[in-house]
Amino acid sequence: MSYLRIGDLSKRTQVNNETLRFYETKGLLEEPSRSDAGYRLYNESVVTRVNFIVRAKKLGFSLKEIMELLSLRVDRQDSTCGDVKAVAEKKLEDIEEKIFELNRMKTALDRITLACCGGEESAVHCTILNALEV
Amino acid sequence: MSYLRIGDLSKRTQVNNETLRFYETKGLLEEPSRSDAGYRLYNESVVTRVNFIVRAKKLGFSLKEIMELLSLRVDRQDSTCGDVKAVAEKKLEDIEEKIFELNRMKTALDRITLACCGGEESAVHCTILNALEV
DNA sequence: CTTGACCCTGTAGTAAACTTTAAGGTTTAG
DNA sequence: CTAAACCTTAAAGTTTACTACAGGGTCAAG
Repeated sequence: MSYLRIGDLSKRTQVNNETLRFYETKGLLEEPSRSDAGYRLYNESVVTRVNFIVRAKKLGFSLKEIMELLSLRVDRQDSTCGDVKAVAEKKLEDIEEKIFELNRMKTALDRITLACCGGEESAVHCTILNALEV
Repeated sequence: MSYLRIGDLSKRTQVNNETLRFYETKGLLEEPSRSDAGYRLYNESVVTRVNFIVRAKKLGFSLKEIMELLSLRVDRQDSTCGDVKAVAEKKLEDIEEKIFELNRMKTALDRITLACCGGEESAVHCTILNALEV
């Protein structure tokens, strides 16, 4: 099990060095161990963590919210199972709302691609807003 | 059918005046008609448009992407049905990927709230990353 | 006929999330 | 052993998306 240097982690995750260091200052990534020369040495598990951050960002979560998601854990001294459950359930609500809205949008886009491209005179109604309203 | 002034639109959508004017400069909202005094006069349909912008933003779409979604329409001179279909299908892919990722995250959170809070010794594994990996 | 709640434009300021630059030290391939 | 390709920190700059401010005009109620 060899360590990854920041450049290796960057290549593996497609997130650049500066951004990785930036995430460290923001607390999204733990401070890794260092080589004698002071180089950051990451272990494999950080790849998963960085990939999670990237995916969550694409879903519209802010770095602060991602922090909250990442720090959801039952094994910390300062949080009980109940605390974790409460936070997780709040996040679940957010996620379910996002899924609901995305499905609405998906339906609208489906309508545009499938229905609106049929006739000639119906084309005037073919905007995402019109498709959403139905 | 009376017109809405910017303050009315702001109250209806919970988006403040400055932001509405900002969206106008960015092309997300069309330039509305004006009163003799130069006040913006919106019609009802703008409410839907603003609400769409707000929802799309929560889903992680940038203003530029929202522009693309809003300008998807078959009735413009410069776009054919095929163009619209191509753009809509690209957006559909984005949306389906988002839904997929959200479902993954939802499953992970469900695991945290339901499974992990059972026993005592299993608690060390109860992070979102561990829950996602399974 | 004035006071307060609106509206206007233009410009400047802010916060989040990077991204670049400067000025250096380290590692590795030839 | 040296040159390219790494790495370090600290600080400044950029982009996106607002948000506030300055300095003014409009309008309806009392």
